[in-house]
Amino acid sequence: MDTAEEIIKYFIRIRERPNVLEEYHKKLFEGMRLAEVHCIDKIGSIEDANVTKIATEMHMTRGAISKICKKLLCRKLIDSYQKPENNKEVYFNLTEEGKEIYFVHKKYHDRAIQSYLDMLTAYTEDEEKAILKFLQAMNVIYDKQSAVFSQVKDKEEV
Amino acid sequence: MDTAEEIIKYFIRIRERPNVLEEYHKKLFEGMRLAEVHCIDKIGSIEDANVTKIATEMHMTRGAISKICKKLLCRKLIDSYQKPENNKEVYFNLTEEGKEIYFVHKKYHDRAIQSYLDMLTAYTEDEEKAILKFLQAMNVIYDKQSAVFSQVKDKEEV
DNA sequence: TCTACATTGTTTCCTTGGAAACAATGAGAG
DNA sequence: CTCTCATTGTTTCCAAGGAAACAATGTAGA
Repeated sequence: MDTAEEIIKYFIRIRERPNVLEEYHKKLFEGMRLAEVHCIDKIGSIEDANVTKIATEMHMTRGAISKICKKLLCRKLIDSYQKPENNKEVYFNLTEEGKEIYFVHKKYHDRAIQSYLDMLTAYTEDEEKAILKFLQAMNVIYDKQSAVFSQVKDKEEV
Repeated sequence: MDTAEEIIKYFIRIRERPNVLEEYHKKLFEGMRLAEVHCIDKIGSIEDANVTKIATEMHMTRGAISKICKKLLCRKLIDSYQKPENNKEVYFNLTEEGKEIYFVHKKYHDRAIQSYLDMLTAYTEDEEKAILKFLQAMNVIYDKQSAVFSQVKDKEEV
């Protein structure tokens, strides 16, 4: 197996790895579902977060996010508010309790990012450039595949 | 943002991308769920595939795979068989109809792999080595996180 | 050999999340 | 201004899959 083939092999392995890790600790820590913590994270970081924006960022449907936010509201982890000039859109804020979870999550997240950065110090600038170029290229390929998929879907809907 | 940080950004983006693509065409083509096609692929490629082996490879529970195989058996896409020396384990084979799906899937899969390989021809051998080293290192980090997660889980079960 | 334990596959119960229909509101064209 | 269409958020319905209990079988140690 040459280097290119091995790259593909490891790349696919990474894609296939379940999400179980990285953030899952917090599910255990606070008895919350991964998606709920993730949602809190988005509400904490997006300006005037609403259902639609969160759904887009989390690659989930508005329906799913709507349900999660409802749950978070019940548990008083978030608050909702509206703007005087718009009666349709509903925005979310973290409550004090929500912020606690936000920061615990952030701590773990930052720690994970740092471990990646530490690992990357072993590479030269040229190597880093190559890695980055590769990752960007893979994203472009996925975008293209996504576009093809959308076309197929559109045809079906006709 | 320096190169290392950008690498992490794109890496996370790739991890977060939904699976929607790459194989999803076939769901449309043959009216089958992604996991079902994936399962057929494993049965076609694993020697004496059984529920446990498939579950491990697909990062799913035995229960889930058991149900999928039951469905595939009903639809006559796979056959089951046993060995004389073991009354417990049940193995699966593809039927002729199952093999058709297997090869259609394989065609798309190989085409995707080829597009990755084509993209990689633009890199020097040294660059490829760096990319590979990075992907392997990321896998190691994930393994470590996995191990930590298992420990936490074990503690809970006590 | 017999007994405890491990492993396999299955089933039941439950939660998550998608699809899609819906109501409410906003925006834009005439 | 009004009508149409787009957008937002919600809800209902349903399927997929995990957790866990279970039965059946295999295995290893006394």
